[in-house]
Amino acid sequence: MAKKKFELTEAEWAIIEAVWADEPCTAPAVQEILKSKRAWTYSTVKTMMDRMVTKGLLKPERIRNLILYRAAVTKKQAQKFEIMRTVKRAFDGALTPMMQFLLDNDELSGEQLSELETMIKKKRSNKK
Amino acid sequence: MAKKKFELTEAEWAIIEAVWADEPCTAPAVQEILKSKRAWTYSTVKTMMDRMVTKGLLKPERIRNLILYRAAVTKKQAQKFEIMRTVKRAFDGALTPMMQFLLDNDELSGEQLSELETMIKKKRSNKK
DNA sequence: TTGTAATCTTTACAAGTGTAGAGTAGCCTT
DNA sequence: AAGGCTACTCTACACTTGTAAAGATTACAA
Repeated sequence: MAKKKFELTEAEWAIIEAVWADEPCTAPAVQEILKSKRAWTYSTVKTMMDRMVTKGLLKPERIRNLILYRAAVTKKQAQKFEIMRTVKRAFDGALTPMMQFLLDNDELSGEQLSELETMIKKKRSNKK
Repeated sequence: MAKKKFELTEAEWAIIEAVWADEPCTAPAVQEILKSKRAWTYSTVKTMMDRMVTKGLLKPERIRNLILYRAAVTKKQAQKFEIMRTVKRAFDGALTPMMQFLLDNDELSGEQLSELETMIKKKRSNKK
């Protein structure tokens, strides 16, 4: 067991988003940033951040009597992991069916659809 | 708090997939189905299934001395929830960026890309 | 009628997660 | 030097999740 490198819980997502936005930053700063979204006390935030350090999600750096945190994973990595988890769990690992599901299910506007179409075209020409 | 109706953990996904496939079914049957994938004892499976009943994910029906379980949520609902969770957590609720991410990141073959293109075209014409 | 197989019920427990209080240490100001 | 502010450390606790053993029940077969 050593693979879960990028797995983030709901709460951890909130924290790391704040860190990404303000890196490097202290725990009090993160609490401040999140204050409007989450009613977390300093203790709560700090505890979670320290646990995230243990998990290898954040890296701490001690400066005098302060601790600065940085993300140890990029947003891209976390996003990818999140998507892959969904694909694996709910779509048997197959991306195309998931995409199809999205197309069928969600109210993507015509506009969004053309946007996607354009993206795909571009992608395909890049490919050749 | 009453919204998490469709939230499934990893283990719960395994269980409910078996139930979907064999509905209505007993706990021993589910254990049997999963035997190749998960080394769960009967106790483990039963405990999880009963918890899922409590959560409203499965519905039990007692027949004589047996209990038959049925899924209380459809696969579609669960899939949608799973995707929406990812979109919310990792993409700030916006679907298009998530799609874009998929296009950019994952080795979709040229073939898969055309497949998608076709789907989108169809979708768009349906829309008009 | 009694053993046996199948199934259910009860109880447990460790790890992980969300949440936080209380106490401590360093530094700045008066 | 003492008080106060700020940030840190330590400890805790309830709930959820994964995992399962042990015991009770029931029904059928011999």
